[in-house]
This record gives sequence, C-alpha cells and structure tokens, in this order.
Amino acid sequence: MPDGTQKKPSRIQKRNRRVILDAALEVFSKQGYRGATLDQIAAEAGLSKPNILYYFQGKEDIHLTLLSQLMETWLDPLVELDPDGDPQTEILAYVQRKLDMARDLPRESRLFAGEILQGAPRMGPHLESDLKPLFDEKCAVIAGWIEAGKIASLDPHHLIFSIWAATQHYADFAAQVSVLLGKDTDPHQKASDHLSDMFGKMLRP
Amino acid sequence: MPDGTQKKPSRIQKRNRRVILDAALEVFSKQGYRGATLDQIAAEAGLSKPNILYYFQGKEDIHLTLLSQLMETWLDPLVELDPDGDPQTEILAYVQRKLDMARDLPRESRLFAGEILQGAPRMGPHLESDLKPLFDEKCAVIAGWIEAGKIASLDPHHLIFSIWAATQHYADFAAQVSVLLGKDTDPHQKASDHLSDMFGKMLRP
DNA sequence: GTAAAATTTTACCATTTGGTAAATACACGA
DNA sequence: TCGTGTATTTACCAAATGGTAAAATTTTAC
Repeated sequence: MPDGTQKKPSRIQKRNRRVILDAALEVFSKQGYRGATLDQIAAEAGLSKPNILYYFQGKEDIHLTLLSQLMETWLDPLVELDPDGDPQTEILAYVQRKLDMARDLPRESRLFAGEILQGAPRMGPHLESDLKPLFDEKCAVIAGWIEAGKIASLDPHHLIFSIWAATQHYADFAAQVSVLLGKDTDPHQKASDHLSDMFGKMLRP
Repeated sequence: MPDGTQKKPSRIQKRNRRVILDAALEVFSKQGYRGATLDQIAAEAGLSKPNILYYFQGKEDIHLTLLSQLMETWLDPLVELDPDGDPQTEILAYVQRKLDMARDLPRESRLFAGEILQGAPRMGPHLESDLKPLFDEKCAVIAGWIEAGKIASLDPHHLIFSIWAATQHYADFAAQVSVLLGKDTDPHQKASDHLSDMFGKMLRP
C-alpha cells in the first residue's frame, strides 16, 4: 500500500511514480500550482485520478516531491564551479551551463520560477537548507578571486543574481522572447554569444 | 448599469473600480490568476463578491483590465529612452528606471511575470500590439548607436533582455533574494551599483 | 420631498476539484 | 493454479468557486 513511504518499490511503482512526476512537471510548469488539477495530471500521465492518489498522498505531495527531486539538478551547475579553476573560465562556463539548462529544462525552470514568484510557500525551507549554503560558499569563492585580483571587483551576490536572471529569462519569459524575436529564430546561439561577451567584459580586472 | 462599458462613470463607480483593481493587483500578484479568488479580491477591496461583479463582467475581465492599464506604466521607462541623448547615459538611466520600478512596483512586476510565465494566455495580443513595436523601435535606436561607434557592438535585442531580466529579478524573485541576502539588508543600493558597473563596462566601445 | 436610477445585499446555483471508500482486476510467488 | 497482496476502477462526496436573480437600500435629479 504505497503512498511514497514504502520499503521496496516494485517495478510498477517506480514506473508509475516516474510517469506521474513527469506529467506533473508538464502540468505544474504550464499552469502553476493552483492552476494545475489532478485531472489534468492524471490525463497527462494516462492514469485515473484515484490511481494517482494511490501513489501520492495528494496534490501538494506531488508538487513537493517534484521540487525536492529537481533541486539537485537545479543546483548542479553551481556545484561544478571549481574554486581551483581559472576564474574567468569558470564563471563563463557557469553562465553557459545555466543557459543550456534554460534551453534543455524549461519546464523545470518555470516550475521553480512560479514557486519563487509566489513567495516560495512550499519551497522556502529548501531554499534555506539547500540553496543558501551553496550560494554562500560560492560567493566566498568569487570573493577570494576578487581579492586575489583575478577578476574585477564586483559584489558576488549580485553577480550571481545577474547570471541567474539573464539565463533563466530565456526559459521563464520564453513567451515574450518568442513574440519579440519571432518564433522562427532560435535565440540560443545569439544569447550565448551575448552573455559570454557581457560577462566576459565585466569580469576583466 | 455598469460593467465597464458605460458612458459617464459616477464618482462611486470610479472609486470602486479603482479600489477593486488595486485589490485585484494585490491578490493576482500574490496568487497568480488561477490562485486568486473573487472572494479574496472582494475581501481585500472591502466589498461583497456580487458587488464586484456589478463593476466587472467577471474574473477574467478584472485581470485583463489590470494588465491593459498597467501596460502603459510598464513600458514607460523604455519610451523615455531618448534617441538624441548620450547613448551610455541613456541606457544606464534606463537600467536605473527599471530597477526603481522593480522596487516601487513589485506587484505589477510579479503580475506581468506570472502572466508571461504561463505563456501570456491573456496578454499575448497586447505584447504584439504594444510591446513589440516599441521594442523594435528602441532596438533600432540602439543599433544606430552601435553603428555610430558610440557604444560597444552588442545585439540590441539581447541587451534589452538582459536589462529586463537583471532588474525585474529583484521584484519577481524577491522571496529568493531575501533568503540569500538576509531580510535585514535592503538590496536596492547595492543592486544599483552592481548593475551600473556591469552595464557600464559592457557598453564601453 | 419624491421618484427614478444606481448601488449593495441576500440567497442561491452549477461546476470544478481534491479527495475517499469500496469493489474489482491483476501480478506473482508457492 | 491458487491465494495473497498489489494495482486500478467505479461511484461517490464535501468544499470551494465563479457567477446570477432579485430584493433591498442608497444616491441623485428634479
């Protein structure tokens, strides 16, 4: 009798939980938490609503499970920022990884954006426990680079905010971007050039 | 018998429509379109639900009216970008205006962000008719500045995207920013310095 | 002051939605 | 193949929600 806390998930359980979470990502990222319905998720997953509630305790449980599972993926590009690498290269590579993620995982980006936009009502604790320590750690790394004169003097916090904002913009505001650029153009290459140029210039000591 | 399309709005009508729109901005920006309820808006406005439906045709009408009215305010900083001014000064002043707006009108910023995030289902036409022409016009202005060698060579489209992203980030992701910086710190001054520095550096020819 | 128009309230309604109970179908090891 | 636990469906329910009808109240024009 599963609901997320059993001991040995069967094949069917693992498959269906995966299918449900993927469907939920699709629906939540498009409609937001309140806008999404269990019926939509069920339809997207190809299962009945009660069947979905056989695998998860409720709507909130699905949402929270999604966010928790995605947190790791989401933080990964920042984790990879290497304190021992070349500062310029490292930061530009980080920008590139974030931009690639906006292209490859737009649903995830929008899911997080929607949650934050509404004040992180369900993810607040995760921000404190998972994101903040990593953020502080990497800010210290960048501060060290600045003190060593390896890159220009900038507030590391706001530098990271600018990187997040500029890259995630292409996923979160895709509807606007596509209107303004025309849907035919794939903006990814140009965005990549632009951001490399921009952050490259500002990092030079 | 008003519903939005009468000829001479009375004092009461003007006041109540304003009160309702302000309440709706509060609720929609916090909860998103689907998350907001007429009861919440009514409570926030200090009116009864049927009374609200006396002034607006329905929930969607309120939302659309809000977005339409706010569009002008929203575009204003870009309108003020002066083709005849000093390019550097103009763009940096634009960044500053956008950042000030993120501080002074965070509800408006989040309202738009939520709408775009979900694919602009109700604002799509307005983007085409209001935003795009202005965007194209100002991109041309910036392109002219670049050709004249007044500022560094950059794709104007993506430059504007970066400005929007970096400034609006402080309103749209305020929940995250406050967790990462600590709620005591007011990030506005530091953000302003950072963005001036950043865009200043990248604009130098 | 009074009648007509505008505004507000009271009492509803239909639909949607998250969720449940119980019956049914299925998988699988002995 | 049979029995037991797993998985799925059917048939619901209560609350929330957008919206309406009509009565009651207030404002306004004369």
